[in-house]
Amino acid sequence: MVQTLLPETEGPRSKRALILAAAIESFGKDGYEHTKWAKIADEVGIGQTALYHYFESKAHCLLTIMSLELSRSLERFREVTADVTPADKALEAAIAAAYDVTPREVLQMRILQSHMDLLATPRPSEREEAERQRARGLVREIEQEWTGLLARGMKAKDFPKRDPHAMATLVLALVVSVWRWYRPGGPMTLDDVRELISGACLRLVGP
Amino acid sequence: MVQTLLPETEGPRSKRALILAAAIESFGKDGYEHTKWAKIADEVGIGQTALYHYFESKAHCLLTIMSLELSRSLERFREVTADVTPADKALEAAIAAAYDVTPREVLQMRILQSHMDLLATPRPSEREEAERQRARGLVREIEQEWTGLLARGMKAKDFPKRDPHAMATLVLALVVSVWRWYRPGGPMTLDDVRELISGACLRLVGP
DNA sequence: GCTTAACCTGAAGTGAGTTCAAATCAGGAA
DNA sequence: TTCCTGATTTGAACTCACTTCAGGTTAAGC
Repeated sequence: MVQTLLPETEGPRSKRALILAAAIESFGKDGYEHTKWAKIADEVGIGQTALYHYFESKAHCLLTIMSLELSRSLERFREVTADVTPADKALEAAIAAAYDVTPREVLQMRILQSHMDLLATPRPSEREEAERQRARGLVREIEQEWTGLLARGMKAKDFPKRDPHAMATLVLALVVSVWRWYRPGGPMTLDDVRELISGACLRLVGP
Repeated sequence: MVQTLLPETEGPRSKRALILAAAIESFGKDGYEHTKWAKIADEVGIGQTALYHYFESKAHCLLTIMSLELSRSLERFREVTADVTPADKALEAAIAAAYDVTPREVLQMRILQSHMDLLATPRPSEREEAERQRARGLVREIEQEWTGLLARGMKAKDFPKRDPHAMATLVLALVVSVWRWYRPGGPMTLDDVRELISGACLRLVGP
């Protein structure tokens, strides 16, 4: 549950993973602006100031969460689409993977979705800016992956020929738009969502 | 230029419209969190405190901008789709209207898009909460309009029969997703956008 | 010209996020 | 064991936007 949040070299008594877990929970459920940074410290059982040992700022923590989820999504996309043909099968696999997520990952996608615009403008401090650039790079890579998938499909005549980058933008928009309204326990299950979006995207890129 | 921002009964020396104009400019270009409330006061040529004569808070101003744009969008949708048949023509008209906007309205759409999640949670003060409810109501009305359009189209066999509400959500997601990346003077014109999204939506709701 | 409400202001208050200087703790070297 | 070092933590103080307060100015309309 917590191990997945251990990214680099961590001391054995590091609370970094706990902080990330608590932050994902609060940022995702109550919203980033609405959650007090001090509350995260309370939940982890440390003073507010100790947070700054792990993250340069509240925003830096947010950016880290975003990078983490982008990285995971990219890797998963590559796993499930590698060597899959025809392209419509690969597209379906990518979409299925997008909705094959844990409750925590749902929260992370919601956080990501809600704060994409943060990636547009430079950050004041060096560490934050570095994390922003990392996230931007991952976004670009993900866009390239979807574009590549569609381009391959067009070349192989699985899809009609159109601007693959524009189409990737639209497909991606549809796929991520879900996180705006999806709620666990709501009227639609993730499987319903997969079916809905899968059909929609195939029609979108189809004839 | 400014008259369109005069909503209700305004004294002749009211600076409300000027404040809204300056806020739309800054919130849209620099982002809401990133723009200092005091800077708006400077630009309008009043002290910071005078802002509170017109808006209860920075957030109240933001909510007002959102309601204003939602209201405009809804009215415009109704204008251009009234009595238009067949449904695919009405759909095209609605999409064309969505991208027939002034530069200021582009900014307002960007603001709206970036802060939709603000409408999800209650506001602390009464006036803010009232504005939030107004915005929520308008969102619901807009969703109902698109749903209605699609439902009519399905009934008339212009579109294949599917869940009209789900399809409306997807079409709307596609239409508004544009404001995340569209920039005036960028590689695509609004006319290019209209064509791209129009085609995409027709395929989405089609067979 | 006077009244009244609209409009405006400087000074002070608030609260979340952040910085600082210093203390504690745990694991490895001597 | 004892000492050393870096990781971890802390309380107190600071900053900066946003906001409130208590009262002053202005102009529209009678």
